[in-house]
Amino acid sequence: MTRYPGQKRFLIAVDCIIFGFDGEHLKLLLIKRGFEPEKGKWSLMGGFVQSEESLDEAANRILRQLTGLEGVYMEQIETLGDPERDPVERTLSVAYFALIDIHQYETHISGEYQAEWFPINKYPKLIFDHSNMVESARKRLRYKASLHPILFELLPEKFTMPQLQYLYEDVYNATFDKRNFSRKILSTNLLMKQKDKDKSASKKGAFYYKLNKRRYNDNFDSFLKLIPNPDHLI
Amino acid sequence: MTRYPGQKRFLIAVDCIIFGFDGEHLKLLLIKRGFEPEKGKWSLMGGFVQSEESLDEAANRILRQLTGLEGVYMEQIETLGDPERDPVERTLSVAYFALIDIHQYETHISGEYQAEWFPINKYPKLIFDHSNMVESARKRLRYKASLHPILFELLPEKFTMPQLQYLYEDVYNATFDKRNFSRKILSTNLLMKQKDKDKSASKKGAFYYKLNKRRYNDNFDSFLKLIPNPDHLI
DNA sequence: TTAATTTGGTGTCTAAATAACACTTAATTT
DNA sequence: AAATTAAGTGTTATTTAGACACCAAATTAA
Repeated sequence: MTRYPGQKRFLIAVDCIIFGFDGEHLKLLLIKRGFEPEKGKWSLMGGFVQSEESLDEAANRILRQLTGLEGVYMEQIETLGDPERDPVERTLSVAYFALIDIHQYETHISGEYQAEWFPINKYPKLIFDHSNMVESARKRLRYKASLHPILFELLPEKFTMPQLQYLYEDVYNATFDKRNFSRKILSTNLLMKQKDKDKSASKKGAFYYKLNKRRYNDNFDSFLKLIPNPDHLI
Repeated sequence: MTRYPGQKRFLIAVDCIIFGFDGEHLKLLLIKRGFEPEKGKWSLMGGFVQSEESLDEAANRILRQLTGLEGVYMEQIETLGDPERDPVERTLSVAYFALIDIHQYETHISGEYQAEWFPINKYPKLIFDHSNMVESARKRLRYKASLHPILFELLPEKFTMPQLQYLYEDVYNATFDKRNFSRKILSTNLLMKQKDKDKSASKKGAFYYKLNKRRYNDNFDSFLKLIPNPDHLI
């Protein structure tokens, strides 16, 4: 194999910003780093890219290691490559975000990484530049969710309108009028109202909805303008 | 220096998608690759990341090598890392796009790279996955320009309303009503009408406008909704 | 010098989307 | 039976978008 002479080669990591939603709040899954440096500190789940895998494959592998989940919605965000970002050796890191159904995760908890969910507005100090990655991921999530129905990836098969609204409110750190909100969501025709109710959160109970998967897939890219005036988007 | 043992290290390239606008059409700056493999084929301008430079620094260096320009608007798009993307040796490439004022470039032409401008809708076959990068860059440009006044980065200090409209039309591959277009652009208050006209493109001549730089910087992130219904955005 | 040609520039009206706003209903608890 | 709690629903005003056509300025041709 010919090579390009005289060029430096670098370690490549993939780090995953894993989002979940517990029915009330947007959460972030963090682990305690298992090796030096910064062993025992809070960190994103990550790992090194292997010789024969693509970046997407690495991201999926790393997510699977922690959560056991496959087929999860993931998206590459950015690559950070400051020469000083890892004190041990220069390492570039490709950040991915993942949107998982937190309930599916809970059946797969692996103690190995001492993982914990943190509220997105109150997570601990992270190693290296991982906090920057989290903030980039939040920004990207807002961007994307204002135009595409991406947040349904965080929900279980059946969910209620109040839950959906809590989710949007937490993502945008804003409050919405529930009449306007449900009208807008329903106007997308992506939801199918169920006959049964979730009675765990209130006396009256809230009707369940299911996502119409076909319409969801067909319309994913069609610019739904779910958030009308997102001043939030920076 | 401690090291992470047993991990593979990779070559990292930065490739630049360089956009320009000649007053009529959106253009792409390509070079003829100067070394094997694929020597002499059309390619994006790129280079390897050096030991002590960040990715942004590498991107700026590479752009400067070709154009002589500094302080140009650049944005990281994505990192491609398929194991087979470079046949010689596994190389990851971080793609950046750059928006330059084509007129400033023209004073800096360096024959070394045999660079040429191509219309964005008619550029030659490119090496490796460079065509994918170009298409990602176009998509990102549309996304960004529908929400932020980013396209002014492509224009000279003085420009006319028809030129600006040609630019938007070429980016979105669409046509707009000129009455609605100028009303919308002017409503942003980003432009200052000049007293003189550009008479090169018509008998009547079109008034020049200048960008109000202060307002531009202040409002860059404030979601201007410049393109109301961008079905185009995928 | 007059007429024709070309491109620039402007205003109104209709339709659609957004935003503000308050009461009733269902079910449980007291 | 009354009180409590959260869910669910409709109307109106305002704003924004979209469709649409004529006049003006300057050069070129007759």
